[in-house]
Amino acid sequence: MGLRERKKEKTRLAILDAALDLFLEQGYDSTTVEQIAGSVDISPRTFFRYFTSKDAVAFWFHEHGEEIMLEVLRSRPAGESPFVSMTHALRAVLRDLQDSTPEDAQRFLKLRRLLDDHPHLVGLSVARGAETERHLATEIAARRGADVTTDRVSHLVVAIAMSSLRVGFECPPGRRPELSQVVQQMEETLELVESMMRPGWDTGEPVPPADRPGSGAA
Amino acid sequence: MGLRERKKEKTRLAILDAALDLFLEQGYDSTTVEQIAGSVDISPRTFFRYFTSKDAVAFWFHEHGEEIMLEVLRSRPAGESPFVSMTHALRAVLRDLQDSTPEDAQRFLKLRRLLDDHPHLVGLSVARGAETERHLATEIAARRGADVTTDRVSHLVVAIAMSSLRVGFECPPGRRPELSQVVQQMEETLELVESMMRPGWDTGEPVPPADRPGSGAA
DNA sequence: GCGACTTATGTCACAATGTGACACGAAGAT
DNA sequence: ATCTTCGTGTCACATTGTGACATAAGTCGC
Repeated sequence: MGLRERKKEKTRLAILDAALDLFLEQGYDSTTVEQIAGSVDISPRTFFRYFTSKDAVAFWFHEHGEEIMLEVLRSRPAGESPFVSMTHALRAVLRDLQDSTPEDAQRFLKLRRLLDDHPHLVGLSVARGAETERHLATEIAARRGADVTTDRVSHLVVAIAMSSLRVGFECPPGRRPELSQVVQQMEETLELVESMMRPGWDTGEPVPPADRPGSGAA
Repeated sequence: MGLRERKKEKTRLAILDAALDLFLEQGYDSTTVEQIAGSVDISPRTFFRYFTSKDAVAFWFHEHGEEIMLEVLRSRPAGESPFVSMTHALRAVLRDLQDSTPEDAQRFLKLRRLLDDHPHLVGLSVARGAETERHLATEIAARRGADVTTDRVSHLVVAIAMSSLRVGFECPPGRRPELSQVVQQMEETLELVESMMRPGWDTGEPVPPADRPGSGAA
């Protein structure tokens, strides 16, 4: 890897760290791009060359996770049921998280605290997740041999899987958990979701009708 | 209702309609607040007094739906299982949609097309939905007699219910469905989700462990 | 090492979103 | 009729985000 790319990566991380610290110190809204840029001695214009927006700082983890999940998804055996494939993808993200360097772990925890303090950002992260969900759904639909534009099961598989990750990510306000605790909580939530689903729910096999409330007897 | 409030409501709807039409005509990004304001003869400043942001135009439906759902949720009998309560809340939104005036129906369909054409807005809607999900989860947790900050089942109940609504909302690109078709599709998706869940999954009863893939045999 | 190229950065200019402050005029109350 | 309330317009302003261009640093072939 050349000097250029190393420098770029260094700058990127410097911006990321500076931004996270400033956000946590003085709040997200009160922190301007100018401040962030100033604290790493770059021009505001350059900030936007590294992050497409101020919000994008909070997406960094999502984008990384999406790459991993898509990669894992494509590597799973063809016959595997979609949700099982998704759980493997999710657990790959969790493993990557656990194996990350102490620096990255710190960044992750800072990001978690930031999202804790600023629900608005959770929303934006989720919004970013919607994009991710479409990519994943496309992949899943392909595996199911279905058309992603019409096959609702594919979308639901992804939506439910991502929900478990998102719910597991949250913590009681004020908590400052260790990385391993967060990972464990995400793992537990995933297991909880797995146990909630009816066997074979994601394979498109006909399932016995459940007793539904408002549907017929309104 | 006084003249003032009637005027206000009229202005609000005028802005909404003008914004939706402009967005659909020339794209969301290419449409400025100045244009919207101009086309209903108000100052841009006044636009922001009716809608907190340009994005907020796309949230109008979400906010309406959230009110309905919270209201229904609070009116459900105490013993009812959380997810069943949520399905009633969701179906109340669907009923309200079907019973809406032709004008509101048009607005809804325009909004749907807008979200179809601009995935970015779907994201923002979902972001707004994250806010909604927290409110609903609080209500659900109260019904379960659980602490919303720790009870993951509450969050999952809401997340899964909202997922079904969101997935049912989507259409193949380019489709221009009737209102009733969209509603029917949402209803079908909800039924699909109901059939996917293991009976009693939302009541916190211990469930038999399912055969999970990566958990023990990694 | 030298020259030609690629590319990251800074500067400048600018559009657009969003907000606070203040003044004016119409709606509403007594 | 008068006083109060409140919606609106105007002005000023901060902030985010982008395009264009110049410059300097990194990269590659010789």
